[in-house]
Amino acid sequence: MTKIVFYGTGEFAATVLKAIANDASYKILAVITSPDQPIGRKQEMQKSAVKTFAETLGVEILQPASLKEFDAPILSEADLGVVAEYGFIIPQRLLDLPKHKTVNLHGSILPKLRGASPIQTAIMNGETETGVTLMLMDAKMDHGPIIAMQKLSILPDETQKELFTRLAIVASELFLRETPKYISGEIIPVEQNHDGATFCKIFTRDDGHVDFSQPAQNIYNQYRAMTPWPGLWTTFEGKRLKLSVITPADPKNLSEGQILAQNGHLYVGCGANSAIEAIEVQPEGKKPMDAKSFINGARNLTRFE
RNA sequence: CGCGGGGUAGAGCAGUUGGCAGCUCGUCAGGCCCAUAACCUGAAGGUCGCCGGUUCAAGUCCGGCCCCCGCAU
Repeated sequence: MTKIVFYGTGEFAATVLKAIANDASYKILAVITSPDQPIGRKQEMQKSAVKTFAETLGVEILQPASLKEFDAPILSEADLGVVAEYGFIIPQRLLDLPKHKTVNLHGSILPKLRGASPIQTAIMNGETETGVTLMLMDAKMDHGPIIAMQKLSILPDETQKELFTRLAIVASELFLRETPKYISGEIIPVEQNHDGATFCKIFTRDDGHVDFSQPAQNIYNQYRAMTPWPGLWTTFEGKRLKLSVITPADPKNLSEGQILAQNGHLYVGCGANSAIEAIEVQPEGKKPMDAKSFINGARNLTRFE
């Protein structure tokens, strides 16, 4: 029986936590997750996906706003700390408390794509392969020695949400398969090749803004990486317009950003004489609508900015 | 009271200084055509989100309420 303290926040982390909790050879002592956040127009407090699941386990849930002064005696009782998509930097002194230290499940093939958005960035960069790395944590971000990794192909039309879901399952399997070997000493973590490291940043709303001078495939990659959040958007007649569903299209000989409405289809010109088709859009203040409806209601369809 | 957009026919929209409620599409019927998502003709379909007020007259002006959405995370 391996006693675990789990750090995590989102759906990816919740999936991993669920897999560990359902395995009889592990016992969850406590779950550390980010504090509830006010969200939405009404500023309702929302708890993390991890907290929602942890509540069903009946284990201790800790939600420190900062880890600088944080101290959890229960960490010293644990055999292993497990981190997945937690969102905070964890001080070395906490990482070292569990008997076998603390491991991290990271959504890339390290040392590539260290940082906060490995899964989205892999899609954005047009990669065809990514994976999950199980590693021992150290003081630097995604820098510690590697225990194991598993690769996974990225499908051509896959969005962030779909890839997240598949990688979470891979991460769960990887953890359950390899962790016992690490604890038993069968696997000795191997230092990363730090010279090969690449990094990724946190995405913001602005990262969903389309640049129509880019070729269609780049825009499609951006769309897949940003869906469902922060979403791909442009501006039309001075207002924000979300491109909620798009697909690459045959070239239509359009200038960059120029709109073509043809037989109920909505095409937009991109860089290098390429084009995308917008299948569903959402004007600011409106519900999402199909391209045909948008065309019917628009008075002066010219171009997207 | 965080900021902002909006609720008008099945869908998306317009409606100017209050004066018979319109457009594009869809639906139905008929026509044209080898044929069609194309074209022509015609038809059905709206208590203009809800309640109250002003007015001879309110989608439009005033007050209140409900609902949807964008930003901010």
